[in-house]
Parts: sequence; C-alpha cells; structure tokens
Amino acid sequence: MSDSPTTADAQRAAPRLTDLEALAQAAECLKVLAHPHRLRMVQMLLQGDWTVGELADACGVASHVASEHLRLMQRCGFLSSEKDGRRRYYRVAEPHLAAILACVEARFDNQAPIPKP
Amino acid sequence: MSDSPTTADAQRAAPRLTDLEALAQAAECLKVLAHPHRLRMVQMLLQGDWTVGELADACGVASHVASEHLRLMQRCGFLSSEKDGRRRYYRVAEPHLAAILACVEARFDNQAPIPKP
DNA sequence: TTGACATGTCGGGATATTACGATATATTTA
DNA sequence: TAAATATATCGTAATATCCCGACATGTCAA
Repeated sequence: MSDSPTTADAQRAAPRLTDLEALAQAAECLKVLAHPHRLRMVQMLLQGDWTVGELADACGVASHVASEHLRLMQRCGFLSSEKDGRRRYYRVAEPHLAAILACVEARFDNQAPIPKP
Repeated sequence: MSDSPTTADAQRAAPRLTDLEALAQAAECLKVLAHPHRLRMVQMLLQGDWTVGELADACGVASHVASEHLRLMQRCGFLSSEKDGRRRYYRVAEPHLAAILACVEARFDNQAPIPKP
C-alpha cells in the first residue's frame, strides 16, 4: 500500500505465502476437523481401531450420524476404511492429524489442573 | 458395546479421551482458522507485523472484511493487537498456530515444485 | 428364509457463516 | 476546521452446515 516505512522495517520482508487456492483446500480440511465429535473420533482412531458403532457410542450420537462424519473425513483424505464382515473399521490416513491433535490436547486438555500454590 | 473380542485386542485398550466440552472449544477455534483468508493472515503474521490494510490487500478483500476476520481471531485468542496511530498491528498470540500452519504448508504448499532434472 | 444387526443414504428444517454495502469512530494532514 | 485515511460496526441476504427421521443395503445367526 503506502511506501512510507514507519515501523519495524526488519520485520517487513515479503513473506512467503501459500497460494490462496491451496489455502482454500486446507480450509476445507480444517473445517472438516472442526467438530467436537469428529475430533473425538480422530483422537480415538489415533490410538486404535474402532468400528462405526463404537465411535458413535463414544460420542453419544446415533451410528448413522457417526457414519456421515466418518465418510466426510474419508472424503478429504483424513481416514481410510476396511470392511470386516458387517463391521467397518476406520483408520487415520493423514499423518499430520497426530500433530494437530497434539496441539488440540496441549491447548484444551489441561483443564485447569488447579495449579499448586 | 459387544463383548465379543474379534480383532486386534492389543489395539483396543480404552483410549484417553479429551472431554467433549473441551473438544467443542477446540472445534470453535479450528473453525475460526478454517478460512483461506484467515489462514493467509496467520501465515503472514507468523512472519512479521502487518496492518489490517496490508493483510486485506494480500488477501484481495476490503479492509473492513479483513478487520472482521482479525477480530474473530482475536476473540478466540489466536491474535493480539496493538494500535499505532490510526493503524493497528496484529500479532500471533497462540504459539500452537506455528505448528498447525507448518502442517498446512507441508500438506498443501508442495504444489508440484517442478523437480529439477 | 427370516429376523436382527451394522452401516450407509436421502430429504428437510433449524441454525450458523459469509460477504457486502452503508455507516461510524478515530487519527492524521491540508 | 475540513478532508482524507485506517479501522471497526451493523443489517441483511445468500449460502453452508448440522441433526434428525425414514429408509436402503449388506451380513450374520437361528
């Protein structure tokens, strides 16, 4: 915009930017993750294999609702699935999910552990 | 659910779960991040200090739209801000954002970099 | 084969997001 | 003071998301 350098010139090097189309894809994926039940499902699937029904129970939703959440996460590449009889097991397919869940847990899972005086 | 252990018993230890209320908060925050312009603003702010107008230009939006995005990110603790005359500088206040943006860049910024022959 | 079970699919209505124009406030410059 | 600049706020209409009931499909067990 303006060419009057007023503050922090050292900080004003041109930033490297991811192009907006890629960021739009990233935003789609983050939006998929941004749901409490889906976060719980991913958190569980990072620790083991679970069926749709088990994931649904853990979230307190009907299994056909869980099924929709899981399909959504599979569509954006977060999960893969494997059928076993009449059950279906979902797996984490996107390795970055572990890092993101680690952030979520670090930020939101330390529910005020009543800091010692 | 069922107590008929059929598969992968070793993987079926009770998972440690973040409670759903905390995950709901996390989901709110992720939803705030899940927008292409907001991702670009955070990416820029991780690399320096920028005014509302500069961030708006970089995203191709009107500055009052950028202002709303920035306010949203400040409300959920992602950013802080500091006024300097009639300009306002925003800063990243949530350290985990660097890790999440690193994931986003690792996953979405390697747009076929035309590998050298 | 029949019935129960596990998962998936299809609308619809309530609710939330988003971008935009108009306007407001504060600050600097003429 | 008046005008220009930078940022923020408020309605609002278009759009997307979410949850639910109803139904469909596939699989096992009696």
